[in-house]
Amino acid sequence: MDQQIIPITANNMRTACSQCNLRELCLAVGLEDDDLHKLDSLVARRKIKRGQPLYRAGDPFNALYAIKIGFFKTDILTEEGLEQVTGFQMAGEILGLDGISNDTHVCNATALEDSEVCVMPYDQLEVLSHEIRSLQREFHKFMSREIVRDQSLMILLGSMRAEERIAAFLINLSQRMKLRGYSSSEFHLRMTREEIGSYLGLKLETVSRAFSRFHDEGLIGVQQKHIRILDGDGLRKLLDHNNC
Amino acid sequence: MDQQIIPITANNMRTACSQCNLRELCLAVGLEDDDLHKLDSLVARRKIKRGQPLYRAGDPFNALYAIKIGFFKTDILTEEGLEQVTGFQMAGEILGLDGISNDTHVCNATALEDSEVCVMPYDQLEVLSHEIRSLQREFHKFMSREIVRDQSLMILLGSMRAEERIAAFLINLSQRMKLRGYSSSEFHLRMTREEIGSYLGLKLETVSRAFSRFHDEGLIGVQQKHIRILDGDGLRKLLDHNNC
DNA sequence: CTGAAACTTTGATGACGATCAAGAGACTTG
DNA sequence: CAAGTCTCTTGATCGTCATCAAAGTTTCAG
Repeated sequence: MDQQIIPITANNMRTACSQCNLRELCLAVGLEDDDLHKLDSLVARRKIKRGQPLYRAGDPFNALYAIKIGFFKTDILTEEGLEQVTGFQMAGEILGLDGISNDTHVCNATALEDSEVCVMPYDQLEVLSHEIRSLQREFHKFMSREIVRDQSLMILLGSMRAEERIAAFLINLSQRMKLRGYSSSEFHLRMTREEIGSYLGLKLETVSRAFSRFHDEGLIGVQQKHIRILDGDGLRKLLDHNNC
Repeated sequence: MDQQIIPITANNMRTACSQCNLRELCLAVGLEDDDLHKLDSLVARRKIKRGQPLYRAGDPFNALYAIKIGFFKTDILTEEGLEQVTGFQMAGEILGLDGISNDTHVCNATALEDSEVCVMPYDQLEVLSHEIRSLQREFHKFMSREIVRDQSLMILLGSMRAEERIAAFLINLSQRMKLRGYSSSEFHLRMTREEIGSYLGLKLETVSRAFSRFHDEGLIGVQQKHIRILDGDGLRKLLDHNNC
């Protein structure tokens, strides 16, 4: 575990916030150069192999994590032993916000591909955001955004039907890929059908069937985990139209 | 609108944070006397009549609200015109956190009974939380707690069946009443069956049927909106047991 | 290269909750 | 207090998605 942690030194400055190509997505948004360097000084890097946990439910909380490279899922094990996925996170997104409330992580965060995160010790982050007003601002916005995100998911789970949920899921993924400079029309799913289903409150068979259906209708191309969006508007129509 | 706003003066100091019986539930948790007075100085009060909005989706965001007296719901109108309730809030809870992300409220907050809130202008709160470390801490914890709360709701919506959801809802309400010094076994629902259903991802008929069923089984007493919890353990068993 | 394990697809059946419908209480509001 | 509206309850039917099952595909270890 120790050797996974790479402090940022003159040698790997490239990977520091001030040089990071994700800084416009991450907590570093809008920071001045001076302040960026201060943020650099508290960030360490850590690699996580596919399938490995970044943290687990019950672990003491002491840092937030910004995803530098890779893809994660967060999930919770219910008392009955069922896994429920609460989110999928990609580069630039922040993991661990749920831990602040109780100084303990409430969910598991697991890498779905070989990944790398920026470790931001929370006590230091608090000190720094106390010092840098715009960091404090941005931090609050990140937490608020997480709340808003969770609420959209609540709406999805509370009022959409299976195919609507899956269309919404694909559109959301596609948008986030685009925001990161990847193709929005063609990408690899990093998660299984079962994980998608768990996230959307559906069974894996239902996810599979919806994919097949969308495929037959020419909306998407599916080859295992490789997805092509062939008719984005068609997918979007599924959301508006069905409930009228 | 103006006459609803009551600045805190020497005359109504009773209602200031430093004198508030809810301060252990609210943002004021753990503040020293000095700091409490600083918080007092930025708080104004506002009364909201039953059925009236505290704010609406789309309104510019400029303050957070701590509920002093009363009961609220938050909801979102989906594009198709469907209302989805995202939460019910009672005394000591904070409203408006979703607005920070975009300087705009994303949901409506509506009083379900005649209510009174403490208005905390956000820019001033940011300044003050910059000054008072423990206020910053507490503020972050409140946001994180909101995230955790939303995640439990996601689990409820994603993996529980109708009767489990409703049992969980009643237990949750009961606990929150208790925390505020009210009876945990007997209370009035301030919301309609339809609002409960919307919150839980169910139709009003399903809520009604579940109440009747719980009633028949001796778990609860129901007379319209008046609820008595007769067998809390029985209700809790519904949660664990059904999924084994 | 081979076998096992994990993941995916597809079909058949069934259960849960939605929907439709009607009637009975409850609260406004004049 | 009466008329009207909202809210709740209960019954009957239907549709969506879960469940059960089996076969196909991909991945990975040895």
